[in-house]
Amino acid sequence: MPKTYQIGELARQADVPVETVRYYESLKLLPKPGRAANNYRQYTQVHLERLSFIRHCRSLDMSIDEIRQLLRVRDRPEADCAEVNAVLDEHIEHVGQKLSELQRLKRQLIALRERCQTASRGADCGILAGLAETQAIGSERPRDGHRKRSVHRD
Amino acid sequence: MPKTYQIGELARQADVPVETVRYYESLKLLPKPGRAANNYRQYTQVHLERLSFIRHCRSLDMSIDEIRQLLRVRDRPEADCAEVNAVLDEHIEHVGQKLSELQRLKRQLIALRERCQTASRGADCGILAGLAETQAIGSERPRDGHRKRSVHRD
DNA sequence: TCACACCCTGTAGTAACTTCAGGGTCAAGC
DNA sequence: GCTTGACCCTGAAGTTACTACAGGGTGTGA
Repeated sequence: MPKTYQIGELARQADVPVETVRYYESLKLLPKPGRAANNYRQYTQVHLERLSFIRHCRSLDMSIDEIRQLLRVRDRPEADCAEVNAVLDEHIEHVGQKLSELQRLKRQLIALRERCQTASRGADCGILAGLAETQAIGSERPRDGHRKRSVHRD
Repeated sequence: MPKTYQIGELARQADVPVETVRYYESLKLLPKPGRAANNYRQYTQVHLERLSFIRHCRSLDMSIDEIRQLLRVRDRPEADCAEVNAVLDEHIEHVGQKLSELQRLKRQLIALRERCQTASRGADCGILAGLAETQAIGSERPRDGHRKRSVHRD
């Protein structure tokens, strides 16, 4: 008999909260495990590996939908992995975009911060004045590239 | 009589969707405007300036709660603006943290991507193999500093 | 009178979880 | 036998900052 795990042990091994495991099951990322006589979930090594895979992808900030695509390839090993490359390339680009957005943002914030070095009266605060100016300081508005679509539950 | 705006015009001037204006009202970021005989909202220049302030803060990726703090200072101009500085400093640090997290992330993704340059069979794909490894590649897990608390609606 | 653009309220959906309420199960200790 | 505590269960609601939608009213030009 292969070793089985209760949800708590599985969760510890994969370093995930227990609720998240159940959540992934509801999203069908994890297959429904067997149940013991007391209705507790019974997981196997296969579940643990799949869960680790998912968490690793999440730690790389992939969306659930991206992970779904990777799992699909993973589930039929004969298929070629061009799709994997595509997912990853796209994801790398998203991250790159976000990165430059954040860099711009930080420059703006620092410029703003320099307008009030002393704790002066609010009325004279250069920061509040700067924020009130209708023109944004370094300007353009990017706001949220990389939106994703619905995550269906049962 | 000072000029008044309907919600649509206010929204155009501040470059915000109309729904967002109503949403801000529900959060009490914007005071309730007067109403015309037909029950349409009637905004003034004061509303426009406050809305622009809010949008500018949002374009700097501040949270609603952070903006609330800034508005509080803005609403009593006699108060000193040390709080403004604090909010901004903290925000700058959050952004800086997120930035280095993303940089680390991108490095990891690129390293991963190099494991499969050719469209090989999924079974041999270095990327899938890499993602299956329990040890994260560059590792540590940061995941979400900078969490914020509830935004109360009416 | 019609189309059409605008306005209203209230509710639900988005991403990826987390938290909570209200239970059942099981082993150890008294 | 009973309690305590750690574990498990389900289902629903909360988190952030909106966005979208349903189902209506208002105002203006042709």
